[in-house]
Amino acid sequence: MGGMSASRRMGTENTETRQRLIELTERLMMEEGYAAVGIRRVAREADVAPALVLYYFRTLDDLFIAVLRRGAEEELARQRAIADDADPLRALWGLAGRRGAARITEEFMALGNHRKAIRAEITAQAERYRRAQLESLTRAQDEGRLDLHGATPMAAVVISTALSRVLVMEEEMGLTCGHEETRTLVEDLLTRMGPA
Amino acid sequence: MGGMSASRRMGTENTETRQRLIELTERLMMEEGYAAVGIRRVAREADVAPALVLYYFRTLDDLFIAVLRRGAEEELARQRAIADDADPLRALWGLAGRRGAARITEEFMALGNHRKAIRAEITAQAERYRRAQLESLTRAQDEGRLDLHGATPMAAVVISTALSRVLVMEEEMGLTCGHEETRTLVEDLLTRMGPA
DNA sequence: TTAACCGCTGAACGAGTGTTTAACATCCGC
DNA sequence: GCGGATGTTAAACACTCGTTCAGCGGTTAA
Repeated sequence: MGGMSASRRMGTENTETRQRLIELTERLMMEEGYAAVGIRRVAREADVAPALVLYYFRTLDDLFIAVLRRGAEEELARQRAIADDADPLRALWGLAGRRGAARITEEFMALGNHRKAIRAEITAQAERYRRAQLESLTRAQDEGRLDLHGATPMAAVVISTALSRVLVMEEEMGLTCGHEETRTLVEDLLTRMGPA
Repeated sequence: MGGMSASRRMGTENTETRQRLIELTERLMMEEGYAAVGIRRVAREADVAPALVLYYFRTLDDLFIAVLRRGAEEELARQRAIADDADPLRALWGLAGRRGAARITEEFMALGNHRKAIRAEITAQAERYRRAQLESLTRAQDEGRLDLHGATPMAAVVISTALSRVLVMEEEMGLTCGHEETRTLVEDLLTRMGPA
């Protein structure tokens, strides 16, 4: 055909198969790491020809980005919801500490470290998260459900998400040294900062 | 020879080449990630036959573990040294926040997530670190160079290393949202806990 | 001088990878 | 019933990878 040379026939957005491939890739990343994900591997797992994966995602990076975007929407909704929680900071701590979330975040960070297209997407999503979390805590503070004792809401966001994530990551590796003392301290802080 | 079947001829410990391969692998992990490391890739980089890498390291995992062990000794020495620092907690914060250290730790964690031989080695080393750090802070506390305001030294170790590491990792990705507020808060805490 | 050892290599095996191209099968609108 | 779009595939290209094995050239010790 006389069109642009960069065009190859591609699948539509909302196919069931396309969705299946995304979910399957996400699972694979969590269970075996991003290095285990490949066109052929995903295709084999989905019981489908390798070419079909490229039919829906043109390139491997596109597949990764699709996985990233899909998770981002759900996650953002969860983070907006904590604004209405009775104890928003504790809710935030809990959100960042889910195994699944921590695991896939770790994989994407490692992946992003040497694939700039993906890195850009990650930072963009992460900044959306952070803004939503900040807004949640700020509102909670205004409404008296949160007393940070002088710390800024932004610092609370960064510290609680970072720390919570590291703890579950370490625990999943079997490294629990010092966690008990840390969790005790955090629990104490959360209580002091929570609603009266 | 009538020996055990599992024996293959192998190189000695303290060769110059062996050392070169280890250093080169470490650099490769930091610059391109663990996924870029492979027998052939390392060999090509060192301008050496692939078989030679296996001559020194029998398997790829052995190579990774050699890299891990080499770095561990240096790192442990550094962590013991902070016991004599005038402001040990700030020194600990600085140690965990070196780009190189954070970067290679991240790669090893991702690697360890689905290679149990390596995971075991990582957790073993990490626990050695933590014990050394704990001892440093405890001594500093006894000698009045540190006032944790009721927090345990162990919690201080876990929190400061985890947080410092996450911050540099994020910054290296280009995600700096909220870091300024966080660093301000940490700086304030470090000052309040430091020597009088 | 001979024998053992040591650092190192070339070639090969079997399997994995991303990507392209042409084509088959099935549906839907006309 | 026909034409075109859509979902899907097999086959091939041109790599990469880990691992094994036999063997080279040089040093060292008997």
